[in-house]
Amino acid sequence: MPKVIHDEDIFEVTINALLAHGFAGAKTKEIAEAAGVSEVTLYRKYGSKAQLVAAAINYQLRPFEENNFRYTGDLAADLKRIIELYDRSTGRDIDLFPQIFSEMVRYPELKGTLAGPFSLISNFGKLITRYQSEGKLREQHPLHTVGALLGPLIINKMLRNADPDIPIPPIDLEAHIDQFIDGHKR
Amino acid sequence: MPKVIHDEDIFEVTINALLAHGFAGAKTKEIAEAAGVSEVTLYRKYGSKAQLVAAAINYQLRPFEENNFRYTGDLAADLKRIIELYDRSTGRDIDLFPQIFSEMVRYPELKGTLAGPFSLISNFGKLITRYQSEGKLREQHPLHTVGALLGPLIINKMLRNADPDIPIPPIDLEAHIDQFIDGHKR
DNA sequence: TTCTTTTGCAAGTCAAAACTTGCAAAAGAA
DNA sequence: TTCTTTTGCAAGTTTTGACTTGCAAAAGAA
Repeated sequence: MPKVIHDEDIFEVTINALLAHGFAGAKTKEIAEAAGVSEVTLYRKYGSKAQLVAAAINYQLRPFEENNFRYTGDLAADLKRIIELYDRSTGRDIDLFPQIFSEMVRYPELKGTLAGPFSLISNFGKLITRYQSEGKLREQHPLHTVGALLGPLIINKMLRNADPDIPIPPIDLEAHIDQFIDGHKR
Repeated sequence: MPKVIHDEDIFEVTINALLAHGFAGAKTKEIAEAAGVSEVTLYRKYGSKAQLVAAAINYQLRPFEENNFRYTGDLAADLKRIIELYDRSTGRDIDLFPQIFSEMVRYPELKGTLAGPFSLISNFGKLITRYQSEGKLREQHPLHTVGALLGPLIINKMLRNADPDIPIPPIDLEAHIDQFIDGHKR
């Protein structure tokens, strides 16, 4: 009974497993079950767990096209677009980004997967640089600026996820951006 | 030949292994070798890998006494003391904190270990709250404020560690604190 | 010296989880 | 219908890594 299998469904499940259990903790058997697919099928389609995860991450990063980091001249709008995309794309209360940059980095099998995320960050940095040279943002290493913008959001999600019992409210994005711009103009 | 074994040496090695490979990736065999101790000894002394890690984390958090989060009335000085302690205590270019709050959280065996870190964060929050009520910091959820202070530092370390080839300079702590205070006064 | 404690070493056990293989069944294409 | 492709199922193999056990050797205490 060759079922029609949609890669996207499998990728969704894979990402969820990744967020919930990490790379080592995401079992192919559980992914298969959750996706309603046999484990064998996973291996036949993707070859290995690492390749499956790589494909799933690429899929998840799909919404982040270069276009999203374009310069429009409106700093607040550009930042808001990116941040909201970022926030929405993770949806769940955890983040792929810290996971990629701290956990995934350790697995040589996933080396190739990192190019995408790095290029995103780099594109973001370029946008920042442009606003800096325009005088709309204080001069500093662009990735420091990116960190200042994303860091608080990431930590917030991290803490919220770490102990759901401690009620830490989510960060208000609009307010955060306004405050960021205010604190980073020169 | 009962060698004299210092727990601290083993804990150091364990923390390093943890930072380098994560909990799942830190092999007891490798920890034993790196510490110059037999694997059997580890199990005899600490019972299990989880208990060893728990002990090592507690050891690593030792410098953070409640006293470090005391209120002196000098906001800049208090923040600086904490941040520098934080920065120095990790020493290496990675951070235990994000690791604890994102990876360790997943291992039920380590549940008990989380109380310490959470209480640190909480103490920090209380200090923030006090400065807020004094009017020296803008009112917002104290853990948001903590995130705004630590987030950029953590992201910086994370990126620097993720790809040592991309030269991202470390953040200047003094400047960061000044800028933080400036951006968070009301 | 003698007893106790602590360690190392060698050689395991055990379980989990990634990955494989052969066969049968179903859907779609020709 | 017939052939090809894709899937599931059952039952593997293989590796790895946590954890154990028995025995001998060394240090310190009494």
